[in-house]
Amino acid sequence: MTEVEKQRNNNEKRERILEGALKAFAKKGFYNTKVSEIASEAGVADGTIYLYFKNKDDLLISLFEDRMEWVIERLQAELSAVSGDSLVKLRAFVHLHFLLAVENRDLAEFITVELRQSAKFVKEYKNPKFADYLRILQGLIEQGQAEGLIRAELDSKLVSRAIFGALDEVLLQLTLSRSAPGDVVNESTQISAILIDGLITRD
Amino acid sequence: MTEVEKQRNNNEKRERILEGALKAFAKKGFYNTKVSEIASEAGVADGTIYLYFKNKDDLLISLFEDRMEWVIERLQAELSAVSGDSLVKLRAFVHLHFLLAVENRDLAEFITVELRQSAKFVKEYKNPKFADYLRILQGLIEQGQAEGLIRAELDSKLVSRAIFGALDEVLLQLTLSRSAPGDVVNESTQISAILIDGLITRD
Amino acid sequence: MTEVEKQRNNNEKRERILEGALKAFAKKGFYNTKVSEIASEAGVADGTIYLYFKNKDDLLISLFEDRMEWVIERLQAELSAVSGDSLVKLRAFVHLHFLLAVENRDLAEFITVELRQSAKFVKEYKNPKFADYLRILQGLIEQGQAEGLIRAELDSKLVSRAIFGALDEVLLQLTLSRSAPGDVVNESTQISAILIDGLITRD
Amino acid sequence: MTEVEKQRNNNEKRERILEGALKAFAKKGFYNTKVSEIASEAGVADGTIYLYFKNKDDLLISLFEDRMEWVIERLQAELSAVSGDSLVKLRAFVHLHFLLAVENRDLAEFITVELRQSAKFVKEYKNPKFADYLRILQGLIEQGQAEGLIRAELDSKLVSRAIFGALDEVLLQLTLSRSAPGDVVNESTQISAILIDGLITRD
DNA sequence: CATGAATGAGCCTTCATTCAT
DNA sequence: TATGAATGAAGGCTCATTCAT
Repeated sequence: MTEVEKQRNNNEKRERILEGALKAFAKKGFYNTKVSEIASEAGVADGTIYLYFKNKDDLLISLFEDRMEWVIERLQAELSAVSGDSLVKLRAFVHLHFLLAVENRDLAEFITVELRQSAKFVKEYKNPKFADYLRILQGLIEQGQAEGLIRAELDSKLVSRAIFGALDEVLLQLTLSRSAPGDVVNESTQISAILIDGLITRD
Repeated sequence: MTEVEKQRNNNEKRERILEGALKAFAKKGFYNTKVSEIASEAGVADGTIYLYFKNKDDLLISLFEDRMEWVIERLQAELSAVSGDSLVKLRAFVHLHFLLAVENRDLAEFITVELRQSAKFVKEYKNPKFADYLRILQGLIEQGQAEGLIRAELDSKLVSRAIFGALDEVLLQLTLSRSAPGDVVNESTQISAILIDGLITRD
Repeated sequence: MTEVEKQRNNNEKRERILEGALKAFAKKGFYNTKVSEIASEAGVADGTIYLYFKNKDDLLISLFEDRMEWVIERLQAELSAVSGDSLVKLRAFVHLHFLLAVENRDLAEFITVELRQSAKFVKEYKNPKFADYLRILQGLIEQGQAEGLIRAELDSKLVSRAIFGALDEVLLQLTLSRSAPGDVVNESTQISAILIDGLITRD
Repeated sequence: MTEVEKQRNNNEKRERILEGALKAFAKKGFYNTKVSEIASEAGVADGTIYLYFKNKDDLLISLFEDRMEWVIERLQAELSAVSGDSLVKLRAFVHLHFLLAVENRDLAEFITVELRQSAKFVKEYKNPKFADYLRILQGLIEQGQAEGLIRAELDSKLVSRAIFGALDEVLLQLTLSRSAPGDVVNESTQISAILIDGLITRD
């Protein structure tokens, strides 16, 4: 096996472990998942996990890092393909958020449920990748304000938090009820409508 | 000791345990909190907890039930004192949500972080009290739609979820950063503004 | 159960664990002994051990402390009953050393084999009780020097070490071969003969 | 590579592993030393160790065998160069014991601490090389008895044990305190003085 | 022969829960 | 009811050993 092949093999094993962890965490939650279950899911021995991750906490953190990075890359790639003003992009963002979640059910379940715990209780972990995600959203808001399309008096940080919260909670419900992914377009449209135009009736 | 005094004594002890659990869960999370820590916080023996609660899961559920019930009562009392149309009430709801959280910091930390886990992993628990809370919000939306103030085409259930999500996420950030409670008015106002009027600039 | 009885009960349990550990360590050595084996030997549950000792290391250290203390007490009691000059006392010391070992076979096996390891590798443990033991011996030497019976030019600390080493090694052989305890008098006498006649001042 | 070179290469690798093990065992003890640490110290892969030794126990035993053999060779070489009666040789033996230890600090630390454990717990290992070492000492005693210089009534086996114990314990203290090797002459002289003057026949 | 990634048996320790008092 | 000492199942992690390359 050449060095290149070895590296690929290693990455494949690491990825298998991450995928096994994702599946297990999504189904039973971090604290209810045994390391041995992850190993079994990944098709490796228990000890092998510790060749790639320092401990169970590190596995959780690495999973966040890795998957959020992937999400952000996809999001930015798709967003950059969207032409239009910031409102158009915001609608696209909302849509993509749901779309990615529906396409990656385990990931969505994992993040909606575990993100908060880990942010608070996994020691010294500040979840920088999640911050990056929020920053993209915040960037869109600020772009809208610069374009004069979004009200300048709003705190862009607060707004991005609120939007993420709305999306996240709706998604949580979606994953909990394990409803068909068909409604996503409807839900995405409605959320965008509320956010952009508000709840009130216009004449 | 009369029967009445006994009952009160029991309720007091039960309440002490719940309060201890709340404090501990808020600080360290459900899974990182030991039953013995709760007992110590409550000033009772470890075994005593099992006279009032079936097990640790039951304690978590009971805490949700009890505190959500209290929240709902306060919310309904305050809301019923608000005169005005549904939009006024919605603004009041948002404001009260934040206010209650700021006044009950531990409770807010507990709910924002533990609600999702418990909903998903504590077996067979559907969190009916939280459903009640959402239903109040949903009721306000539907009232607004009936009054013609809120767009009829919106799914009231979806909307209430989204609103709760927005509030919850902002609150989470607030409690995580342990910022001063002074900004709550500002935050509440901004969130209401977005929800009701939307993000876009009006002329 | 009264407080006094409780205390006694606790001490009994602690003692049972120490005795179980002693037996197990003597037979298989510290590193080859499982905590569960100690528990089983002591007739308690595994977890019970951790109510009385911080961890396995602490159990080892506590065992040293406790048993050495007992040995020192017995030694001092017996020595104080010996009337005669320092050479008589030294002979008594040697004799007692062997006698105690023969009467407490497990203890002897434990100390001869584990003392060195623990002194070196159990972190930050300086084995003060063993130092006390050596100091008694050193005291006898110095008394002999003061009385003019033992050569003044000898380093009392070095001498006490050497004597202890001689006794300890002979004892080790004794316990390893599990020979009958009958020879102890002979061995003790020979060792004393070698030591004493080498120590005395010449005219 | 010729057969001879191969053999030398193998022996060199085997020796490197032994040396690595010695260093590691001296510093952390047998049970606290990982095979991987030995491999790293020796500059070989973990698996390589198992090409030269059956397992970790075998490595320990082989280390004893190898180093004791070397010690015995040196000792005998030096002793055979000593001319004089058995008492002169005994003094030389004591001196050499300390000298070798000071010149091979790791070896001294290793033997003083690990010899007893291994003798007792490494299954079915009787440490023949150590027995050889003792036999040299015993031979000197018996020679002295034959020459009429050492009291005939003493058990030469017991005496050799006692002498070894005295030397070993003093050495242990020396290595534990990591004192300067300068005192060795003094210590050696004192120990010899005690031992010899106690052993000789009186006129 | 040499490598070192992979294995998985094994063990210390924790902690929710029980129960004799 | 209340206690808290005792329990023992369970799980994270280590590390000696193996084996495909």
